[in-house]
Amino acid sequence: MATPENPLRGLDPDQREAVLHESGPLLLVAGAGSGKTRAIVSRIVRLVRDGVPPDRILGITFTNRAAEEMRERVASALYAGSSPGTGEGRDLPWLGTFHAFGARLLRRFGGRIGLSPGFVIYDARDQFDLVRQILKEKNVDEKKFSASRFLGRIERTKRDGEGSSVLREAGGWAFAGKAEEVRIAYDDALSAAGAVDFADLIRLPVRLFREHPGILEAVRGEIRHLLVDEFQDVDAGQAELSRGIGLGAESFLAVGDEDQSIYGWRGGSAGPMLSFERDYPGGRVLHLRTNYRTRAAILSAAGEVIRKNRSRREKRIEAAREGGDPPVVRQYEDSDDEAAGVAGAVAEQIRKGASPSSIAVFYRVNAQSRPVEDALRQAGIPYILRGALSFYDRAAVRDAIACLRWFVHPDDPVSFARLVKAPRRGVGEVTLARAREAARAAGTPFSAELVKIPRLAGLLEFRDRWAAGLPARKVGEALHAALDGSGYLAWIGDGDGSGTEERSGNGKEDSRENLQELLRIANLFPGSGEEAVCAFLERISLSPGEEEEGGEAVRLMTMHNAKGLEFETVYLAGLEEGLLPHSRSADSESEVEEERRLFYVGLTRARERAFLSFARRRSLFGAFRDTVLSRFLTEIPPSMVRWHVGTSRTPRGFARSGTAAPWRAPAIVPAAEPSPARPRLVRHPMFGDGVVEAVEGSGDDRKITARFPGYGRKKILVRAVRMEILY
DNA sequence: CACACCAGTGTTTTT
DNA sequence: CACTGGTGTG
Ligand SMILES: Nc1ncnc2c1ncn2[C@@H]1O[C@H](COP(=O)(O)OP(=O)(O)OP(=O)(O)O)[C@@H](O)[C@H]1O
Repeated sequence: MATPENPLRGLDPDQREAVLHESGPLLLVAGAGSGKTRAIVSRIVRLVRDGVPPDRILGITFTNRAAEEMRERVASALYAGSSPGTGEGRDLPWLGTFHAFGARLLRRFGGRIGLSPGFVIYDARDQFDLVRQILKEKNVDEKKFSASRFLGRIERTKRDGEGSSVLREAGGWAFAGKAEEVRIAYDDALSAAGAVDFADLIRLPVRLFREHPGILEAVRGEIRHLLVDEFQDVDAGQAELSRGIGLGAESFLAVGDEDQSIYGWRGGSAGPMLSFERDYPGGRVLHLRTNYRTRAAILSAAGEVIRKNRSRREKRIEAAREGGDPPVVRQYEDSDDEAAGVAGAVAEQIRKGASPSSIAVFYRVNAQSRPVEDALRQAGIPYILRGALSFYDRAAVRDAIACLRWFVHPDDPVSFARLVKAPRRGVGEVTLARAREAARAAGTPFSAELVKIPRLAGLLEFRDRWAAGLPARKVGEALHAALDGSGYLAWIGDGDGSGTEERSGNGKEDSRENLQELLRIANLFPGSGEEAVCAFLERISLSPGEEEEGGEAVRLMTMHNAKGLEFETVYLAGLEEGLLPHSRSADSESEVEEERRLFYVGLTRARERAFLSFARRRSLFGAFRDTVLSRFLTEIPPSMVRWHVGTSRTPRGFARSGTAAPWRAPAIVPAAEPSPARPRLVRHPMFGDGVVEAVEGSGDDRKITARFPGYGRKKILVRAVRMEILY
């Protein structure tokens, strides 16, 4: 193992070309599982081997986790054999997301646009709190226009520039006018607080490059080789950053697959891939044509579905791994039944020797994880959730972070607003609002106003002492001291079990545990002083909850989260109209196409087996509704899929027994298009063609809920209107 | 200003 | 159904 691996090993000729590519821009276009990411890793290794100093290389990934994985792969290829475990100080290229890279640029150069290097990064919750605060100050009725609606618009505007939102928003002038006002107040509040949001992490570096050519030159001087993964989902700003750096670099490799562009709702677009040769004069485009991951039987089914997208260039891809079992479709009674069925099938795979971590369950929305979690837990199968519902969203953890954040950054009113509420210290909304207003009016920092509030004297004094002692403190110590001095630890009960055991009980108990966990994480964080604390806070804002490795556990995640991963066996649950495609993404053809890509991404994560399922009834807001199976299921040619929809009821006893009780394979129904028991597509005399989302009642009382492009969702009493059933 | 309770409310997807 | 924010009272 002491001999470093040849970076060209395990690559096909096309990949090799990308890896050996000498100079200039190169776009690698290829379907799922064709080894694009491997090509990036190998290229980085090759560059370093050829003597390029690692810090001249910048690699952009879509998630922090992907960056971490890439870092490991590069490190092990480069330094395998040479004293393992000490990888820390190793020379490795900088790998991370556009946002993390943007943050890094802003820490260095932000001063040029008036940003202090210690800026805070607001996450979704902070943004939300801030917008609500502004709405309150401006007397905007949230019932009429919700904070999230404002926030959505603010983000779009910040991302795509002004004008873009106006066109897309159907809210009328009243909203448009207010929205602009709120947006400006929001941005003012951010800069007053010395804070940035996620959009800023892209937008401000773009501005830096545009307005300060010297900075762009400096960055170009450093980054000689740029590599960007998942290029099909970059937003306009990210494309501009790529271009700014890429054009000045010795080489630029972008890789992507248009069919996996699934973040359009966030501004992501495959546009920059399509216009690559125009944007990068002298740029070349290279294709990979072999899928090394997915069995032919699954890949061809996925391929047939994705072909239904009209706005798409056909590309050829061949499965290196022939044969295999076609995807299996299973029908269940309801979501619990489905979850139990999935758990049963998972148990069966494990019993046959599969490793739990080689199995994944994908769904469209996070809420779907719940029944699946319950069923897995009952069956005694270990699992971990990947993505959302993070540890860092827990109230106590947010409190603690807000506390630490305010301690290093006393001008941040959003953090302070949390801190001042826990524990209560006789200062409320009114006093705070007054202080914010005074600061704004006088143009003074927020903290200067806090000094004037008598009740805060103790807290402020403590903070000064804390700040004085900070340079010598490690992150964990600094956090602990802040929590202690702010009274938070005492308020929550410091968990020594001594004295005051609250009877309100488990809420505080949980909080204490979460706090312990946070302290543990903070203690592991390297470095000391303000810089380390800021780095810690930044890490938490940019990649919350990515430390859990998971070990031997089944992976549960949304299809969005599944991007870039691979598993032996995948389960796609909840394949129903309204869920996939999601009812809120079914208005336009382009939205439906993105949903179709999501399905494609999910299916192409599988190496060996894919199980697709839907429930006939699903509860929404507590009430059960009948469902209609996803159109994407019926788009798979019948010969390429196995419909097991007959007796797929889970033996009820299974879950309770907790062991791998007999799981009867459902009867195999000959491959055939299921005749829809209920209508899927209807034509209404007024609303036109609509996709049926649910059917209730029967006979004369039958009501159909359908979504009509341009009209939205309508519930129609069948007997009341002459409606044609198209399918 | 703090706390308790109740009603209304809402579900995409995430850096 | 589960949550959270608003409301009313001490
Ligand atoms: N030349 C090759 N020969 C054999 N296996 C390969 C080769 N290149 C890549 N692989 C394997 O194929 C699988 C897919 O590779 P990789 O993840 O790099 O593909 P990708 O194009 O990035 O996929 P996706 O776009 O679907 O995320 C991995 O298991 C990888 O190890």
